Amino acid sequence: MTRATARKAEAEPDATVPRRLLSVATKLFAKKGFDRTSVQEIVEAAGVTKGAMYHYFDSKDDLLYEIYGRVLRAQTEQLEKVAVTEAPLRERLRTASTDVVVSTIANLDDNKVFWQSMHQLSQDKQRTVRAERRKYHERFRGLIEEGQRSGEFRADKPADIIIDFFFGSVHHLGSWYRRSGSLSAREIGEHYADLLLASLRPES
Amino acid sequence: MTRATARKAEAEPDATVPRRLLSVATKLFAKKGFDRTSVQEIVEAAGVTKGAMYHYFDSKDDLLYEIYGRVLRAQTEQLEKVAVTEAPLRERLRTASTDVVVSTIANLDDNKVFWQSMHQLSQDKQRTVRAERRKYHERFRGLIEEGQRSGEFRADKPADIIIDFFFGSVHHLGSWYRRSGSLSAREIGEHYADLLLASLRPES
DNA sequence: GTGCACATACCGACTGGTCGGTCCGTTCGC
DNA sequence: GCGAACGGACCGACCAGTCGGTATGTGCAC
Repeated sequence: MTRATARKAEAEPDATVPRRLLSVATKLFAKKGFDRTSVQEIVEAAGVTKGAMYHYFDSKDDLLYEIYGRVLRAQTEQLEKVAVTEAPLRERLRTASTDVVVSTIANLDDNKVFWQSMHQLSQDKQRTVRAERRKYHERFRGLIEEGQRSGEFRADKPADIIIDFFFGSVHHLGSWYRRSGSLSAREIGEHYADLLLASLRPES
Repeated sequence: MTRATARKAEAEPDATVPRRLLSVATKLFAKKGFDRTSVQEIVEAAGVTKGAMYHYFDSKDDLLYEIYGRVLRAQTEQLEKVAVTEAPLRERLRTASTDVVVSTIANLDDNKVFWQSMHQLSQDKQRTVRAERRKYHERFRGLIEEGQRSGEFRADKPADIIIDFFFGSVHHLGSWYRRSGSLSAREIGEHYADLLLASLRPES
């Protein structure tokens, strides 16, 4: 990639061939699943040929792996930004959980692919992805544990369970959310954050 | 199937060929995914040949469809049993939600297959499965709406959202639960039920 | 009680088609 | 003129489903 194309790529995400490949692959994987999408379909949709694809990516697997990387980097970055602010814990958690819902819906295809096709990745790459995801969860869990120590949140439930409970809901958005629904992404995010915080209230 | 084998089949689930096929197929689909599992592998694991499989099932698709049917029938039946008892609403909901977690974990492979391979089904069969699942959710939602009308549960959140929130968590159990973990299925079920009920408490 | 008609329960070689990946060729910017 | 960025024909592997066959009952006529 030359300087010029690199600069252009930042402004227009689909301007370069590798980005366009990633973009159409995500759409196709989300719609038909990884195994049902042939490399031929991907390159045709991107307006190139196999030669181009295998020039930029090692394998079909590699394409999937890059999609995962993109999702994880974006979410981790976003969480980090919120977690370190000076806002009260409750507010930080509320913002973080609303945000993760909103960004999950904004990148619904990436997320569908993530949970539908994760197990098609090679063992090696799967391990890497899982490790990254775990790091993200641990960062999030830190917020909850902080509140449990301070007494703001109920401490009779392991933070792990809370995390799995909440992120289960978030990760399943892809299987039912439709843009045509009556609620906006932000509204759903706020509902979800409310439900999380309500379930964390100490028992009276 | 003769009388004798039919009787035996009730006691020993894997005694007949079709049941054994369903059983090994579930395991293989859960481990490797639908598309990555060849019919040849399935029949070899079941100790029969393709001829046998295509004698009992119309297609590979059909095998998957039967797995879904089994899961849905079991869960609907269980919910119905709890929903109609005379116990207080709060208890009925608690039991129903604990139960669904416990039975999801007890049949973890079925559930993994359900969410990983659902979209590999033919459009037609997918519609049928989704309709059945919707009916189940609606029955469950009925319980929540009942509590919202009576004032037992908070009414400022749509029951739909609560359902999607809770079942998202339940359906994602398959992606993280390991039998080797420190919590039993029942303990997790009780935690989940607690969290659901806590998030439903009216705001004080 | 024995032979016949028919059905159920399988077996396994084979086919038509698909797909990931390779490899050699070509174009073009610098 | 050289390397990066592609094009596209081709290969070997694999796979769902088919189909003609066999073997083991099961009911029934006589």
